[in-house]
Amino acid sequence: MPGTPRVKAPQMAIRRLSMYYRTLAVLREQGVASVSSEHLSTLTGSTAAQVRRDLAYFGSFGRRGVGYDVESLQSHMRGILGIGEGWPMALVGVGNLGSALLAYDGFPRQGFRIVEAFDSDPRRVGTVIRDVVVKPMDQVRETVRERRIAMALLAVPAKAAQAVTEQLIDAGVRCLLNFAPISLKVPSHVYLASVDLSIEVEYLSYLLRESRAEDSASNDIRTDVTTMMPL
Amino acid sequence: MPGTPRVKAPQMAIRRLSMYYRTLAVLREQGVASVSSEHLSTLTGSTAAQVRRDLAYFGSFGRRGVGYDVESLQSHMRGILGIGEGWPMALVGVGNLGSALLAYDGFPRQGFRIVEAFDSDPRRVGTVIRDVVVKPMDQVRETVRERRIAMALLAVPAKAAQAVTEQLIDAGVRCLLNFAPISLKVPSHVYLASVDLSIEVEYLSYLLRESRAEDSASNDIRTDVTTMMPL
DNA sequence: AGGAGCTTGTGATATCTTTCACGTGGCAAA
DNA sequence: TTTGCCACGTGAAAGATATCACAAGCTCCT
Ligand SMILES: NC(=O)c1ccc[n+]([C@@H]2O[C@H](COP(=O)([O-])OP(=O)(O)OC[C@H]3O[C@@H](n4cnc5c(N)ncnc54)[C@H](O)[C@@H]3O)[C@@H](O)[C@H]2O)c1
Ligand SMILES: NC(=O)c1ccc[n+]([C@@H]2O[C@H](COP(=O)([O-])OP(=O)(O)OC[C@H]3O[C@@H](n4cnc5c(N)ncnc54)[C@H](O)[C@@H]3O)[C@@H](O)[C@H]2O)c1
Repeated sequence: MPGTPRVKAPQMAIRRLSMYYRTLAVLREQGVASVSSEHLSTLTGSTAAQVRRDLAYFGSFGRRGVGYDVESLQSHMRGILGIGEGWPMALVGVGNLGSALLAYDGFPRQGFRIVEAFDSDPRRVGTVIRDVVVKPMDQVRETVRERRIAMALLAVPAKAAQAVTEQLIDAGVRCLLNFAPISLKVPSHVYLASVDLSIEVEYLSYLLRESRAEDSASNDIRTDVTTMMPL
Repeated sequence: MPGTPRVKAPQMAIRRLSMYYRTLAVLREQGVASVSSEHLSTLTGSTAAQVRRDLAYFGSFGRRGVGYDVESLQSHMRGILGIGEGWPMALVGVGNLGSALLAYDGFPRQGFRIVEAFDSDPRRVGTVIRDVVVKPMDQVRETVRERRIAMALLAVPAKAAQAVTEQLIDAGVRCLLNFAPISLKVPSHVYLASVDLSIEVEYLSYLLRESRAEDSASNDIRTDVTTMMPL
């Protein structure tokens, strides 16, 4: 590794790394050998300075006056993000969303595979989707331990989410990706990310609302919208 | 209107409002009439100061020495977020994920309904899911305009996403929630949010990797990480 | 070899966000 | 009414993140 991180990388920087990685994969397919921070930034909707800073958190991967070697940079990103190590994942809750996740080919393409699926509904248990047999919940503990599964996807109803989370953590899971619209409590050695559609939709709704309020600001009594910035 | 915003609310503050809103709904169901910032913060995994500041971006909704009236605060949040106005939404791409989204009862419960669905595959067109008939793509423009649909969910393959986005914007859509793993380009009057599972999973993978690499002192007090990519 | 032209990596700076800490207003009980 | 406690709202401080701007390093051309 060319360099060592001096300071902790911001969360968002790490997330942007994923974008860079994916963009690099596309560039490589297109036969592009070298890319500048400027170029990468336009492709990912970032800025050149941001790209350079983000990468600099992890080392110096480029060559001055030249840019970044696509293949080598992609390989570094892969290493940092842990892509391609074939992390096995477990899925709990094989309903509408869970079934879609099982069928999703984006995971295997990035080197993450759902290798086990669980559901509490006896009618779901035993069904097979994409070579994965749905197992009953009482096999979570044994299966997760045996296969050393560190990552789990949670697609159960919000009411069941906290209890299932605790089962999974007890079984040894270290990372959880939660889809239920609820704020899960996990111990500090467990990493949690959430995909919450309500938040996304309501955020858009807020922006839309606000933009319309501003449009009609001429008629509005509200005069202080644009007023002050601190200092 | 108890107050007017002095400064622009941070994106994350707005997203946290969604959490507060949902928590308030639960409290109300439980018959709780009043809540303090301290209480709300423990329920949402935030801090008391954060809760107060977030709310203060939009006005003063509480009573000193008492706390916030659950019903009234929820109602304010609803207004700010535009919940319950029955925003009609369009869905494009009725595949694995799109079908799950159509069946998702979380949207209607928050006052957002998918009222139209489109797909380019003739075999999908005409099928009915939850009272919604899947229409062909050449009806996007007319339908979206006629029904004044401002918000759309994008569940098509990444390759098709940019083109479909442009069709939707042309038809008058102002807000897009994208599920394809790609960085979409939209004009500045259009709002875009993305749910990108690769980013989530790779972020978790990074954290796991890092925690193992420097298995020594990592005192991360993580509670919850909810997605956000700025446009 | 030297210079022109380019792009990185990074101090310094600006901006944004969170946290602290306390004045203020409010309630209840004596 | 007065006393004591409580919890909000908010300036100010601290902390985190993004942007600027430029020295340093690389390639190519003459
Ligand atoms: N459907 C969507 O598009 C969508 C989108 C975003 C979020 N979500 C969220 O994802 C979760 C699942 O949604 P869905 O639409 O697939 O619901 P669903 O009802 O179709 O599926 C839930 C599945 O979880 C199983 N389950 C219930 N309790 C369980 C338990 N204690 N242990 C194990 N399995 C259990 C059920 O048997 C069912 O198969 C919900 O929290 C929902 O809010 C769904
Ligand atoms: N399946 C999942 O769980 C999942 C999870 C996260 C993200 N995604 C993303 O969501 C998108 C859809 O995934 P999926 O699994 O549902 O795929 P899918 O192939 O099952 O569905 C895609 C649908 O889009 C339609 N389509 C293709 N091109 C179109 C076009 N130009 N216009 C309109 N419709 C078109 C197809 O006919 C198909 O019905 C993909 O970008 C995928 O990466 C999927």
